[in-house]
Amino acid sequence: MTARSTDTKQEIIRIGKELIKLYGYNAFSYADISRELNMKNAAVHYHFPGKEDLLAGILQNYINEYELMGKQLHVSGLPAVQKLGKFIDRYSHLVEGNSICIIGSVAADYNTLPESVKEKTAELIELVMSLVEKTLQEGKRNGEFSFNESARTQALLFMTNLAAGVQLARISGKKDYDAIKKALIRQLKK
Amino acid sequence: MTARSTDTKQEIIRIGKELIKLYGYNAFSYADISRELNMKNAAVHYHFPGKEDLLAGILQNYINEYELMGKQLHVSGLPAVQKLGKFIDRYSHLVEGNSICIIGSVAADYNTLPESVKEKTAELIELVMSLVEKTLQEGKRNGEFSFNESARTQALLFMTNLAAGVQLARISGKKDYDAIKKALIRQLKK
DNA sequence: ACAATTACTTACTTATTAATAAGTAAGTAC
DNA sequence: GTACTTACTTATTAATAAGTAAGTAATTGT
Repeated sequence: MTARSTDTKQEIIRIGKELIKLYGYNAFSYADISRELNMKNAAVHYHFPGKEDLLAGILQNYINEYELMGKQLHVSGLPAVQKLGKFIDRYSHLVEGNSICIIGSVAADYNTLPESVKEKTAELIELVMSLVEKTLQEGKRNGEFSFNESARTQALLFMTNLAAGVQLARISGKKDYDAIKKALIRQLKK
Repeated sequence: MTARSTDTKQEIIRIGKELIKLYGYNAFSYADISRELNMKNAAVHYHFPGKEDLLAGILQNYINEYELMGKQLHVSGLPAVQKLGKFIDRYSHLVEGNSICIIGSVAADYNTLPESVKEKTAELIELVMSLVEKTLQEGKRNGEFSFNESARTQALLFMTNLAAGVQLARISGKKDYDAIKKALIRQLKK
């Protein structure tokens, strides 16, 4: 059965990403994944010996995704406001799926995680932050945006609004998230 | 052994609050609590039959705490900026203790929780938001603050910056949290 | 003084978890 | 065509989880 094999590892990561955003790292099991893929518990362990290996794979997948996104945005030639819109769209999509962002999910379980994945989480955050910071900087330079904080601080404010916004939406409904979203776009345009 | 009995329930809640902010609802056990209080697993079940009862108790404790805080702030006569500072101080204290706020913690595990506690979480959030909103409104009226959004939206932006800021601090260190904190205070003062 | 209640402990069950050892069928390398 | 690898399944383990039934010592009410 080599036929499906190439896909299986990616399929496990795909399901894992969904589960971690829906329920959190400590609340999903190998059984949840194997059930979804119609295979046995041990098959998941074959691809990812320990749960921390799976989490590392999931985090790496997000790193790859954001690196690709960064490159695509760079060659897109889009105005900065629309580049930033791509980040907002990602978070809005999470709200629709009753999910929270990977970073918020991992942050909540952070003190229960092994060191190896802690470092990978920091790497992912730094990547996302640098992309947003770069976009804000660009928008300020070409007159699309206006803000007084450093680009780094402005990026922090932007991302924390979004990340906690989706968490809030899960509990209080998406009205509050939509208010945050609108305010973010409005505030940046001078 | 009735002597310690009156305290035990509150002690369980006290430990539970610490554990949920450190590790999350799904990552602490009755054994963690009973060990800390030098008693048996079953003793915790005596006070809180199910884990959802314990979570409800913890959430109610926070509701009581914030209601008390609201009254104290009201009679304090403090300037709005200092009232708001009390909220910031709470979150800064979380950062020192390597913890995240109860709302962020519960939000991450939200899809694994029973309905009863979901409603209580919404109640807690609404309480905190209304207190912050009121303080912002007051500060705007007396000229301490200046903002263009509605007080409700401004409160949302403020609290999401704080809540996700402490989550970020856990992973990236408190430099980023401090930058957020400074920016928040600076932005409100016109 | 007796009964009931409180606050537990002892001892257990049931379920689920991550993980592993051993086996197998099919494909690949040479 | 034999050795080896890949991608699993079967079957099991040790640990831990929440939860419970039954018993007990101390306190309280009457």
